[in-house]
Amino acid sequence: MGLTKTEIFTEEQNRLATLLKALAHPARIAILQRIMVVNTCICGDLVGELGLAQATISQHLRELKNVGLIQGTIEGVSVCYCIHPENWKLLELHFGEFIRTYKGPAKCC
Amino acid sequence: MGLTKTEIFTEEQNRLATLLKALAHPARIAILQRIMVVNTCICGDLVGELGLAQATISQHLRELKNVGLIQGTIEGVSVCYCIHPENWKLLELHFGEFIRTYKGPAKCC
DNA sequence: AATATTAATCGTAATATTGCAATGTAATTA
DNA sequence: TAATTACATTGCAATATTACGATTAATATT
Repeated sequence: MGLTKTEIFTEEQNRLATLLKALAHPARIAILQRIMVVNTCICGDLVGELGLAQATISQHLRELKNVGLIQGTIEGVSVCYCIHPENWKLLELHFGEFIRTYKGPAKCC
Repeated sequence: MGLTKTEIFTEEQNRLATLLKALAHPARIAILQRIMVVNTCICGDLVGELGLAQATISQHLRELKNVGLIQGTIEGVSVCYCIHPENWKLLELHFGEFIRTYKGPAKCC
């Protein structure tokens, strides 16, 4: 196999898993951190910052864009990427709900 | 290739990515939600709840245990799984720091 | 002791991911 | 118009993931 059985899970579970999967790579974490720090949107300097090839960075950016975590605007020759405000907030909300479902250790284990 | 270049990223980036990867599957989200709700630790009823084979559930549990998000205690024939309190809190903390690095839309894009 | 129950592990098939060189595309500059 | 710049896309090769049947290991029950 190798194919996730998405049909047996809820929309919310699948959506959260998809977003977390997009975050689940150190390069994409690094890319997002850089985008957040360099508030004025960055473009190609990521290739210089991280030690990955241009094609690889481009692929990671596409993945982040596909799930809606970032957005890109064409600025002449270069492309300006930045966080997608609404989706970012939604992720913060839903992940927060998920992780705070845990109310401390129960009487077991 | 197919091999993440972990050596070019920081400890924190790699650790967060590893934890998020463990969460980045609907089955594992569902498993964790169930463990959190059924506060008294559950064991094999996961196989009945989710529509996945026993071997598959067992594999997902191992992944969650490997990254330290859950812990398992042998209770006679069955095994009792529950959230790993400290690591769960650490994830909440570090993810929170990460996602709250974003301070709203800047003047660009 | 024989059998049943619970869960881990192994082996395998199908598919996905990671990374890069090479190439393509579109806007900019010379 | 030709060359350049900035990214995207394509096409691999290497490796990882997902799922499950079959088997194994360990404890419980009869």
